[in-house]
Amino acid sequence: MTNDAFQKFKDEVSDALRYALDGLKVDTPIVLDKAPEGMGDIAFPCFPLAKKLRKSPDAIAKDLAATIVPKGMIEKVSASGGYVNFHVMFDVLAKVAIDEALEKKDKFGSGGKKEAKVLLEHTSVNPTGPIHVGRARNPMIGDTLARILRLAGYDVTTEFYVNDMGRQAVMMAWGVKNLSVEGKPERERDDYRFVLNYQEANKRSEEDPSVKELIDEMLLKLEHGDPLVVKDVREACRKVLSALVETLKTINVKIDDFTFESKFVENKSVERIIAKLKQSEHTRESDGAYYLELESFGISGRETKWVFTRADGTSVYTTRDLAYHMDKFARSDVTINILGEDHKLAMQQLMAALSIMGVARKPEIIYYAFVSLPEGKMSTRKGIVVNLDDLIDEALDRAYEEVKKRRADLSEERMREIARVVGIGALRYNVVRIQPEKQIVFKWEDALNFEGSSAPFVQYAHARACSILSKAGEWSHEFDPKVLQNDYEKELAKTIAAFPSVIEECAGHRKIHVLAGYAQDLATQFNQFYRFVPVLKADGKARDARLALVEASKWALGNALYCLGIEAPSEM
RNA sequence: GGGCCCGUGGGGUAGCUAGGACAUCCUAUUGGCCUUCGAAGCCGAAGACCCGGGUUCGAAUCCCGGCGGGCCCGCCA
Repeated sequence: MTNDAFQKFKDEVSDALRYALDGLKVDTPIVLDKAPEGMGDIAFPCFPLAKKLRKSPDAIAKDLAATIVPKGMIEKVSASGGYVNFHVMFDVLAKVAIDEALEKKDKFGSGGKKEAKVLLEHTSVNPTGPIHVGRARNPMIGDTLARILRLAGYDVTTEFYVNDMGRQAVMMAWGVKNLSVEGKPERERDDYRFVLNYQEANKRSEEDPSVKELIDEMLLKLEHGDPLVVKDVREACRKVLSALVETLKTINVKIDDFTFESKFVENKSVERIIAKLKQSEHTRESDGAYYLELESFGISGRETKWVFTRADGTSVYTTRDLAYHMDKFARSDVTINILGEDHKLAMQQLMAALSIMGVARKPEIIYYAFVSLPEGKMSTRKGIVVNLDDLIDEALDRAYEEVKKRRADLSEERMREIARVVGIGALRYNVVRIQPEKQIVFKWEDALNFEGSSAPFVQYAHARACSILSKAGEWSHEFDPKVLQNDYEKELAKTIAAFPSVIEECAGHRKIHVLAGYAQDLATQFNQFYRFVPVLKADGKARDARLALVEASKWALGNALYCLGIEAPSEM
């Protein structure tokens, strides 16, 4: 089963505590803390027990510490300030973890195979123009989570839901067909070309009621499956979509499947859902439209009703999304959505509708706050945006300047390649390192940070490890962990040993920023080790053991970066 | 009018679900380290839990009330 050495240690500590607590005849959940530096590796706080046992926490800790006999991976048990502190048997931990890393290589960190099939929907931006940085958090979060879940052992499919049904898609298709736009697109690509038609169509429709009528008419035809209209809209969407895929590819995001919203109108599943909802006791009718009264479902505000079918019998966005969710449920065990916080209410309505229909499944949702500009919110329709492509270009340019400063010895081609890996890495890291729900204001200098808490910092540690290994020549993998004796070696080995647990935690809680923090810690540990502990100049057994530690570091760093969607160069 | 999210050193950020030992890390400021494996690095200094109550032996963490910022309340998507 698991070769996760750190987890094994934690399990042994829990077992020992459980046994000791049974002896004291108390039942309490075992919550383990990380011990402060120099106090051991894992701590058990005894404060909650004080009342039950009517003794001071410190006395309880001392009693427990005296009762527990160190064995297995527990080297020492001590009591201090109301905590029982457990020290890990370092030799065993280091040996198991490093062997595991050297053996599993780019699979190091992987957990046991999970049975659950995960369907992860992310990005799903309207295909009416280029991706702007306000929404760029979505693919980065989604892709990173997918990579983490895969390493953890889940079977994951990522999916982009294409909005080819709504007003905005029609608006664009109408603009593409009927307007010739003056002015050059920013880039020679369909997303940049068509967004001009889209913006112009919006403008005309606002100014001229007859244009609005034409678009309304087209929308109605689309909803009723008029083949010509369907073809025009879908074609325009597909073209923009394939341009978006190009952009996503440059930031190492690949999406497995694309599902078109129109599919659920075509295959009548939306119709069936509408029929079913109409039968609910929560349903009301108003001028031919039907809505659910959702006040009793905790929805509040000016309006607590949710219209699910219009007076003309057509569906609305969330109703079609409901059909899509039913489809996703049928294809997966766990469905996860990455969504902007503006979708919260719609999702609440969707969840309520699921309950009303008697569906037990619910999607898991990760909401992210918008990236805004110092001057305000971004908008494709209004053309107030920083496009992701521009951010990428800027990242590449700035990274190139940095590479040129340091590595003038390399060929032009090689410098460009390193600049790409470093620049894209910096972009992704800076988005993914912070909790999705925190709003961020876009600033160039923050988005393109190459020092400190950044991708290049972690990549640099990886490159250093590779550099040592390439100079090492022959060495024996049969190392003796006992020779790893100083604190730099020990702390580094312990951090490496924690990697599988970190992956498990990130996957289980769907928390990707924790991995970014771990990568930063690991790189710091490695850099300290690198500074203070000579590897190539060490002798015999120490050299072998340190080389093993360096190689294990390389895999842990590289795999952490891979999960973050960041490439790990061997030189930079 | 109502709902949800966020508020931690000058700036950014972790910790908050399961309250506990001197609150994490980065940046900017400041003082050091390239004659030993790559200075995109390392070592040191200074600096923070929005405000007010409450619960508790103990609150950044839980509860109530404010204040500030964001998102939302469409027969749009």
